[in-house]
Amino acid sequence: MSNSKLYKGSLNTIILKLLKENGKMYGYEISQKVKALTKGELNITEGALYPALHKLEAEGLLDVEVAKVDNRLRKYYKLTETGTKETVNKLQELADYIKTMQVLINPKLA
Amino acid sequence: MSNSKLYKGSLNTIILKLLKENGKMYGYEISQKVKALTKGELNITEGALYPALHKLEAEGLLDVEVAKVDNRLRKYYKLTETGTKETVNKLQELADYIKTMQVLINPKLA
DNA sequence: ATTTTATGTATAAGAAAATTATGTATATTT
DNA sequence: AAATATACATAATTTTCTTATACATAAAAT
Repeated sequence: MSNSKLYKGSLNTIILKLLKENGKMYGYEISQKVKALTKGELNITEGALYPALHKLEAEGLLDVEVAKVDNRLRKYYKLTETGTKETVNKLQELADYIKTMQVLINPKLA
Repeated sequence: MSNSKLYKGSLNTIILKLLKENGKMYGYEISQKVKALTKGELNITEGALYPALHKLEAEGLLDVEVAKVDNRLRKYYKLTETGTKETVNKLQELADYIKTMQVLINPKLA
């Protein structure tokens, strides 16, 4: 991830949400999708992305499936059952975070 | 800070915004204000708060003024001119971040 | 009276999550 | 032939936080 320090902590949520939307994706595809959706504003770096995917897999939230396309390796990730549940939690947390920040930034809403 | 990993990176923005609203505040006051505004949801820990204040001061964004009230020490912080400008930037960054996340989480908005 | 809670600041050790810099390899475009 | 795109990976470092500890005074509770 790059650009803003504010993105810290939200990478896992982004990954899980994209996998929920799209069924299965591989790492490079995720980074390109994020770049496209944000019109280039948000670039996930490999140094952040791949360790994050490995950790989510180790935690049992993702399943991996290796494929060879055009003689190049791809690792497709998809949500496990646990991962699907955790995605719901993470999205709720993000919604709560945004609400909280809006209260702090715009006290009239408090 | 405590509660959610998502808050990482937003502490400085919170501090600057509160100082912009309230003119001058001391550390303990900031932590209590945040707790009140968020109805106890967000507790800024001293281990995060004081180093952050020191760093903002070192960067020239805050001025400090020591006072003694009821025989206890207080350090009042207020925005410098540079700090005021940086506050505007940080708030814009936060607004952009929220917009970006909403696009990623709700792709229909893209 | 004494203990606990609240007020007030500070720092050190460690963990988490990113950036930056490399490294490897193949395919496509210029 | 060289540069760019595709595709994954990891190590070193930095940033930012949590947890734990430390000191000190005031107010509230037992």
